Amino acid sequence: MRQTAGMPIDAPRTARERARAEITAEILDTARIHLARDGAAALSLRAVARDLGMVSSAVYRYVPNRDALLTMLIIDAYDGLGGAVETSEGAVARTDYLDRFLATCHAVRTWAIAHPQEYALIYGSPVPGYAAPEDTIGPASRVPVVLITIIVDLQSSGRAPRPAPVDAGVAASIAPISDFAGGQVPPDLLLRGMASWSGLFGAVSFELYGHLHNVVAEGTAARTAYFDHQMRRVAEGLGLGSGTVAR
Amino acid sequence: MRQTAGMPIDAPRTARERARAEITAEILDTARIHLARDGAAALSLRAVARDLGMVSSAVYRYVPNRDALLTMLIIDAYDGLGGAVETSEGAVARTDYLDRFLATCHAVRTWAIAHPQEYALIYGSPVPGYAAPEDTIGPASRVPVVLITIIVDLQSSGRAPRPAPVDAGVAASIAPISDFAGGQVPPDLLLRGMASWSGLFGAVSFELYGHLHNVVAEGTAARTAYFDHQMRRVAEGLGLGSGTVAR
DNA sequence: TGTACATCAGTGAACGCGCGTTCACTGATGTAC
DNA sequence: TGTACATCAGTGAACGCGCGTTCACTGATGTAC
Repeated sequence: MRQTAGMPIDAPRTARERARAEITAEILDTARIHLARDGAAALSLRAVARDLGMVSSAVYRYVPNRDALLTMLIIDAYDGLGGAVETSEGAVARTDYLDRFLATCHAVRTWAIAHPQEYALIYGSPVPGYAAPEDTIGPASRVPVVLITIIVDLQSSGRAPRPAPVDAGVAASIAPISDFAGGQVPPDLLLRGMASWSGLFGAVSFELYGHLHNVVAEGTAARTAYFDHQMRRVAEGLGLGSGTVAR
Repeated sequence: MRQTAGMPIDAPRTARERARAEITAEILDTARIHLARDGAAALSLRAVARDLGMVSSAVYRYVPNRDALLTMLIIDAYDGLGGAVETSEGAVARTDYLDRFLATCHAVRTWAIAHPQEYALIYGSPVPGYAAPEDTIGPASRVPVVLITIIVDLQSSGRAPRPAPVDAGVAASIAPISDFAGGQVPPDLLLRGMASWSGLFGAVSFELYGHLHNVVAEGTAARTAYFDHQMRRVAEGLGLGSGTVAR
């Protein structure tokens, strides 16, 4: 988007191209700050322009419209979360499947707490009047890919529990993700992975959106202990547990 | 709010009072329609007034401001969901704990699919610039109360699995809900209940917000089969399962 | 039962705000010969 | 290397929109004597 079509991937050379890249980056940075402060619904091209000392119409040289800016921020958020998760999970020894899963969970939660509005942008209720384009699919799948990879690795290690048989209708319902996994992973494992996926995001969303108010004590320590416990329970359901959940 | 302070609870008697009650209801109904169509962020007092053939300032006779209208709609949504869940769950024989749980899950999902914007209003990302008052706490707890009651009933039936011991820090983290339950329910069971709660809403939110796109096949049959399977798995973790999850 | 006064519903104009987007224009930067 | 032309960044005004909320006012309904 910030490269002229047909250009090779190398850095911009002329002063104009350098300036264009820099200002585009500044617009994105400022938009990110506004998003973090006021949320996606309140994101305004005029306010971004104002902050950059530009006249509002000038940003149209860099961004076609508000929706495109939102799309950039969404991709940005998916990539930010995806990168954080991949780094955390990647630092764990490949055969410690439970720890890889827990690292993934905690990385998601930590990132979400640090970037609540960006989290809401990608995992909250859809922004009214905005339709996500296909460009977001790749970045959006980074976290699920990590989760599925843990399952697949566990399976190929031979240490996975025998996959349970699954009702044909249920197996058929997950055909899309089955195909994505190359048909190699038994449906039971995929279903476990997806259960962990929605359990993880359910827990994070509940905490972030205030539904633990009057339920779990406030404060980092209590909230982290609670979350860790619940994710260990989810791991049990994955066949990743090391005996009992309580520790 | 629609009763003069100090009035007894009986129905309005004078023509004025009857008219006031009716018009307040009409405003709420129209607001509900707008909410369902355009979402909470776009809810506008002017638009509601327009639809009712009133001048915009006239609604201020009935509703103090936009936030108050949102609060009414939030309470309304919690009550709508709570009522639907209580009805479904209440129709199941008291000792069929698994079926009571599954009825709860399916009732939540069915209601959410029928009322996506209302669901988003209460379980999606918070409406920007709106702070929920304390009035919503009661209606908001109807669903969790149903879930916890199933757990408590199961426990007192003697058919519950032996509650596992729970780390002291984790037990302390759920002090608020423990106190709410009168300290009678072992922490392990409360934690299981809450895991089911966030697992349930995680699954519904994922489906509603489009995160099953390219993952689970489109269509009611596939989606329902998938959801049912995953909720049975969650029930397993609750100690509610009847052996194996696959069916 | 009839009249005088108080209460309330609804009007219409206004204030002040912010938004996305377009368009004709100026002046600076880059390019081709 | 120097000049003529093309490209692009940024300006400023404007269009058209919608919003929440306030306020002085009219006219209808209810209440007290």
